[in-house]
This record gives sequence, C-alpha cells and structure tokens, in this order.
Amino acid sequence: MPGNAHAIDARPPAIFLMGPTASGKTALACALADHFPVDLVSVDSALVYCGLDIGAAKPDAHTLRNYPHALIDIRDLSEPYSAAQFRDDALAAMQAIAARGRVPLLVGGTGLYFRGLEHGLSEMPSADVEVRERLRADAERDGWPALHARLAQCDPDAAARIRPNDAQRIQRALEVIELTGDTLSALHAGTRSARRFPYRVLKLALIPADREALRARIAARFDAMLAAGFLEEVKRLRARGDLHADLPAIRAVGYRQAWAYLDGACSEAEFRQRAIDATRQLAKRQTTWLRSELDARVLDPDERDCTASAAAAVALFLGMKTA
RNA sequence: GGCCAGGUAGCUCAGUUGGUAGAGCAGGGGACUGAAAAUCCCCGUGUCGGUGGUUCGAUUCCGCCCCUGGCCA
Repeated sequence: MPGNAHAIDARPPAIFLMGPTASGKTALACALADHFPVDLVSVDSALVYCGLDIGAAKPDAHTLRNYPHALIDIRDLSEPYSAAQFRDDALAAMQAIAARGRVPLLVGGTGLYFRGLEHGLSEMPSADVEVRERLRADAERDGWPALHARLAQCDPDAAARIRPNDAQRIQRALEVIELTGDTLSALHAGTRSARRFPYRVLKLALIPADREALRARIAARFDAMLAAGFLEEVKRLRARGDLHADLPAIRAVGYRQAWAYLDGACSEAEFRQRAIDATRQLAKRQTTWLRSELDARVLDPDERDCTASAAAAVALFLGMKTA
C-alpha cells in the first residue's frame, strides 16, 4: 500500500445503522446512544408520516422523548415525501448534530434513502402530479407496455433497463422527458449531487441469520400491534375523509392491508395473514439492499454479543475507549 | 352402517380422452436515482392417499383399504 493510504480523513464521523424491519434497530440505536455522544436520525420512509404509529412500529412517545430522532413525524399523511427530500433533510439534520459537537447516528431500513444520501442523486425535477395523471390515463387506455414502447423511442437506454410492466419507472422516465426535454439516461450520466459524501461513515448492518426467527418475530409483533389498537388507528385515519388507498403513506405495509380489510375486501384472518406476509416480504427486500453494502460491518441481532460488538466497532471508529 | 363428493407442490386448486403434472398464493434469489414499507424481474420433482388388478405403460381405468367433508340412517 502506498503511504498515502493512511492519510488522515478529516471529515467528521457519522454512523449508519441499517437493518430490516423487526431486527432490533431501535433498541440497538438507543443502547449506543447511552454510551456514545450520538444523536439519532431516522432513515425510514414510513416514520416520516405523522399518524403512522402503531402499524409502522414507530418508537413510542416515551422512547422518542429520551432518544429524540430527527425526521420522524415531519409530513402529513396526505403529503408525499421523496428520496431527494430525505437527502436534503438528512444532510441538514446531520450538520446540526455535528455543529453541536455530536455524532449523527442514522438508523433505519430504507435502502434507497441510505444510498441516495451517501452517493447522491442526479439533478432532476421532482414529481409532477399533472404529468403523472396524464401518463396514468394513457396507460389505462393503451397499457404500460405501450408506454414502454414510447419510452424506447426517446430513451432506448432507459427502456432497456426498465421492464415493460414496471409502471412506476416507465411513468417516471416519461415524466422526466416531458418536464425537461432531456432523457433520464442523460440526466443520470450527469453529475450526482454528491461528489464526495461530507462524512466518514461507519456502517453497521443488522442482518438476522436465522430467517425463521425473524419471521416469528414479525408475526408476534403484528399480533401485538393488533392488541395495541392498530385497527382503531387506521379507522381514525379513514375518518379524516381526505385520505385514500393510493397515497404513499396508506400503501405502507400493514396500513394497505388494513385499509382493504376495512373496505370489506377480505376477512380479518386474511387481513392478518396478508399483513404479516407483506412485512416478511419487506424484510426480504430490505435485506437485499444490505447485502450490496459491501463495506458494512454485519451484525446478527440474534447473537448474544451483538450489542457489545456494535459498541466495540463504534468505540474504535470514534477513537474512544469501550464504554 | 349406507350413499355422495373429495384426497395432486408448504396452502388453495387445475390437469392428464392411460405415456410419471402446472397455476395462484406462500417461500427463495435479484433489480432499484424525487412513490421505495413503492414498483418490477427470475426460480416449480411433488411416493399425484395406500394397496392389489387390467395394461407394453396407471397419478389417470377397476377392486379393496385408509382419511376428510356432506347427506341418510
């Protein structure tokens, strides 16, 4: 190795604690907060919504009081949020934390948010309700494969990457062309917003080795949510009158299934099973993101010394004695 | 006890006019740039209930047995 491999990295430290749902992220984050000068930032596309509580496994009020998390309850359910918005918010929160001499600890399970934060996002327009509505109407008439064919005309590279049935991405690619006159591929090829992430990062990935145990935990946790009044929570949201099943917030795991059940789409037993299945599938997709984080320190939450290992890694990273 | 309907993939079922079988769901793997807890892609060997018989060949036809529903006693 050349000598400069050991050049000092002057960037301030930050910690990423990533893991699938029900892997024990919150408990570990709080345990670390007890021993290190860290302040928490949530990295979770559902916890940003004020009103998604029980079903989203949001830390309870008592926990949030003792361990404040930035970026929880910052949006109304009717307002869409986005990865780009998250990036701006997270960078601001991290800067505020660093400014008071503390270390940001980002904890959550939203893979795209972590990646967008660290590696940046290309310069692109945000969502446009009118354009999306028009594209959706076209698709209803002609089918998404027809729009995919249209995309192939203007942006062959994007069309090659995106499947003919991937409505969401086809819509986005066509939207970008309409709004900018430029293709998604061209914009992606341009500079990402972050040339270099302004923090040196310790990544901790909580990955349960025993999938069965995680699956059991998810089922037990869902039953606990039901006992804690999850359905009443959803009924209150429905009573607002301005929310509907297509909103990003209402599509969240558990809420989507509860909404359908309260619409009379299935029995309560089916609702329970579908919600649990959807949560397990979410955990699987979250784990897929983590496996590609090759520079992460992998921890198994079911191992006895998990918390101690995490603490040791953090102590080393921060140049402190183990607490 | 009698009659009827079923027993096929973890679950619900389809199918083979006799040439050892396939969907949905579940499950596994993957992708992922302003909806991401979203959206999408790939992956199907299982004594076709058991046992005899007919047949070159039975999961498929026939007999008996076992099991599960339903009806009648």
